[in-house]
Amino acid sequence: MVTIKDVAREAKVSVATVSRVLNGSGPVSDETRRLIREIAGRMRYVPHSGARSLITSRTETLGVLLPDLYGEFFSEIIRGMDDTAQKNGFHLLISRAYADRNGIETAMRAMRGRVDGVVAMSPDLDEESLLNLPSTIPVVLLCSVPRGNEIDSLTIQNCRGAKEMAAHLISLGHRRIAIIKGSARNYDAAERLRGYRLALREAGIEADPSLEREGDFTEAAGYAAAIKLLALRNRPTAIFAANDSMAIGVLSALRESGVEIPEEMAVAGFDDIPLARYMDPPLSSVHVPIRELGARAVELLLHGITHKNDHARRRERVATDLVIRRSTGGESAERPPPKTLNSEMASF
Amino acid sequence: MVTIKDVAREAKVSVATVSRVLNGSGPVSDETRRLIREIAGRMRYVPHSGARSLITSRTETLGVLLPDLYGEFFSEIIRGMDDTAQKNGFHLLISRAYADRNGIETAMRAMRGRVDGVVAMSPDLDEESLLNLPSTIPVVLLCSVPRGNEIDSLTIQNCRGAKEMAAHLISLGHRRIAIIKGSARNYDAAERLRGYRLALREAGIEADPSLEREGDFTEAAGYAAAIKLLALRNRPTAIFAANDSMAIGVLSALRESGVEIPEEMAVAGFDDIPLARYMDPPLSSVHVPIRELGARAVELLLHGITHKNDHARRRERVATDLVIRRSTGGESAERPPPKTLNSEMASF
DNA sequence: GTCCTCTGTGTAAACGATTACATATTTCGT
DNA sequence: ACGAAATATGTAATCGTTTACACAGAGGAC
Repeated sequence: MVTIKDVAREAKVSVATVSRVLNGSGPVSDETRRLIREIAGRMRYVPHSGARSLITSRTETLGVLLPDLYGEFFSEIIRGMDDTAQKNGFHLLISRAYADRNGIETAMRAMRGRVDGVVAMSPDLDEESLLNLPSTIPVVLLCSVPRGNEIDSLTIQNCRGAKEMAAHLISLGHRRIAIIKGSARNYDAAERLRGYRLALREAGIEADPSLEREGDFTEAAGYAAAIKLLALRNRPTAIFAANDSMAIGVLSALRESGVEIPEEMAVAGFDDIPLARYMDPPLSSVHVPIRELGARAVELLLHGITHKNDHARRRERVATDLVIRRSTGGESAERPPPKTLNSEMASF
Repeated sequence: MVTIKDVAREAKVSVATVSRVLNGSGPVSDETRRLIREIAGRMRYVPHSGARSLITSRTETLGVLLPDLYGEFFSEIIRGMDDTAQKNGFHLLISRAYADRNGIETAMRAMRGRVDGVVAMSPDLDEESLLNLPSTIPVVLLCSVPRGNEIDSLTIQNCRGAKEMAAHLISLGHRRIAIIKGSARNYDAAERLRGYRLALREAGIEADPSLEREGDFTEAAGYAAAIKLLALRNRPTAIFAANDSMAIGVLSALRESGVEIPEEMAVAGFDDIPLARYMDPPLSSVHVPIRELGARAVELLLHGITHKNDHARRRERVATDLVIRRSTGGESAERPPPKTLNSEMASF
C-alpha cells in the first residue's frame, strides 16, 4: 500500500509538502504542486483515512442506527441521508440495532472513533440509553422525542397528519370512525392516536372506546382488528389504521367478509407506502416524505458537527400530506397508477 | 475523549497492560484484569478504531457499493449483508455510486483505508474499472461477471429462472410468447433473455423477433411495449417481462385496453417483489432470494479477507424459484396474500 | 546594506492504539 | 537452593497522517 512517504520520496520532497498539496493547505510553488499531483495520481496514492482521522479527529463518516426496517422506508431514508452526506463529503456507516437499550448502546460504542456523529432512530425508545453514552459526539434522534434538552430530534408530523385524515373522514359524513392503534410504546403511534382524538373532539364527536383497537403495525393486527370491528353490534363506517400495513390487513378482512369499500366501510392508512396506490381499491393515506426525513436528519447532524456539538438544540418535524384515493371514496379518485413511478427502479 | 492512557493512569499500570486486558492478548493477573475492566467501564473507555486500524491494518468494516436501488431490493440486500457482517464483528460502510466508471472509482478510493473489503454491485458495468483500483483489498462483484479471474462474483440464476418461467408458459399451451427485455448493457437482462430463448428453442418454437421488445426495467417501458404488442397483427398470448416493474406496466396497459388476464393474455415477471402478490391479478414471477444474495456476498468477502485476498476465486449464483400466481392462470391460484408477510414491518 | 515580509520547504512532534522485546517476579523441578 | 521456565508488567517503536515551528532565500522599502 503506497503511503505519503512513498510519494514524498518519489517526488524528492518532504511529506509535509505532499500533505500541503493534497490538502490545499499552506503555500506550495506551482511547479511542485504539479509534480506531486502527477506522481500521486500515477502511484494511485490514497490517504489512509484512519491515520488522518487520528490526528484531525474527524472521520468524515456519519453513523446511522436503525431498527429493523422494511422496504421502501429503509431505502428511501438511506437515500435521503446518503445524498446529503455525499454532498458534504461524508460517508455513511450503517448499523441495524436491536431496539433494546443494550443493543443500542452496543451499537453506539462500536461507532465511537469511527464516526463524527450519529443519527439514531428508535421509535420504541425514549432517549435515556442515548444520553449516558460514552461520547460527546452529536446525535440526532429520529422519530421520537428526547426527554431532556441534550440532543436534536426530528419527527414526523404524526399528530397533524392523523388529525387531517380523521377530519377528512368526518367531512365525508362519517361519525363512527374506528382507529387501529400502533404499539403503545411507539412514539409515532401515540401521536397519531392523539391526532385522531383531536379531530373527533373538534368535530364534537364523542369518543367511543370500543372503536379504538389495539394494533402493532402489522398486517395481521389490522386484519384481526377489522374482524372484531365488523362483529360489533354498532359497526363503524370508517376505519383509520395507524399505518398502511395494518390498513392492508383491514382491506383483506373486509374483502373476505364481502364488505364494500368505501360504500359500506371507508378505509385509511398512514405512511403512503408505494403499495398503497396499488391496493384494490387504492388506499387513502397520509403521505410521509421519507427521503426528506433522512436528508433533514443529516443536515441537523452536520450542523451539530460543525458547531462541535455546542449549538442550540432543535426539535423539528417534517410535514405530511393527505393523499385521498378510492378507499375513502373521497374526491376525485386517483385512477391508474402513474406509469413513471419508481421509473429508475433498477433490475429489481 | 478518554484514551487508553487515561485508563492506564487511573489504574496505575502501563498502556500495554490495558491493551492486553482489552484484547485478551498476553498474560495478565486476574486482579489487574478485574481492576482494568472495572475502570475502563466506569470511564466509558472505547478504543479509537482509527488508531487501532492504523497499527493492525484491519478496520473491521466492509464497504458496500450500490447503484441507485429502490424499495425492497435495497433493504433486503442490506439486511442480509448486515446480519452476516455483524455476526462476524464487521460494520458496513454503504455508498451509493453513480454507475459510471468515474463514480465507482471515486467511491472505491474513498473507501481505501476505511474498509477491509468491498462488495460492489454494478449490474450495468463490466469490471474493468474495478480492476485498476489502487488497492489490493478483496472485492466481491455482485450481479455481473468479471472478465478476468481476479475477483469473486455472485450473481442471480437469471438464465435458469427465466428459462423455467418460459417453459411454464409453454407448458400451459402458449406458443406465441413475447418478452420485454431489459437494458442491453445489463447483465441480468442479458441472462434472462438468454433463458427465454433457450426455453423456446428447446420446445422447438421458432423465435419471432417481433416478440422481443426493448425495455429498460421501468414500468413505463413495460406499458409502452405492451401497447405495441397489442397492436401486432398476430398478437402473442403471453408476455414475459424481464422484471416485475415492467410486468406491472404491462398489467396497466392490458387493463386499460380491456384485455382479460390471463384468459386473453398471460403475464409473468421476474424478481417477485412484494408488490407482485398484490397486483390484480396477482403476478406470477421468478422469485429472487435477495437477503441470501447479500448474506452470501458478505460471506465470500469475509473469506477473501481472512485469506488475505490470495484465495481461489469463486463464481457463484443464487438459485431462483418459480412463483405461479393468477396472472399466468397456471396451477392453484395463490389466493389472499398471507397475512403475516412483513409482519415485523415497523411503523412504516 | 539592513530589516521586514513573503514564499516555499523541511523537521519533528503529535494523534491513540498494538506489540516485540526487555525486565522483574514467581513457580517449580531436581 | 539453584537455574529454568512461566508469569506479569513496562518501555518504546511503529502505523500514516497533519501541522506548529524553524529556516532559507527573494524581493522591497528605507
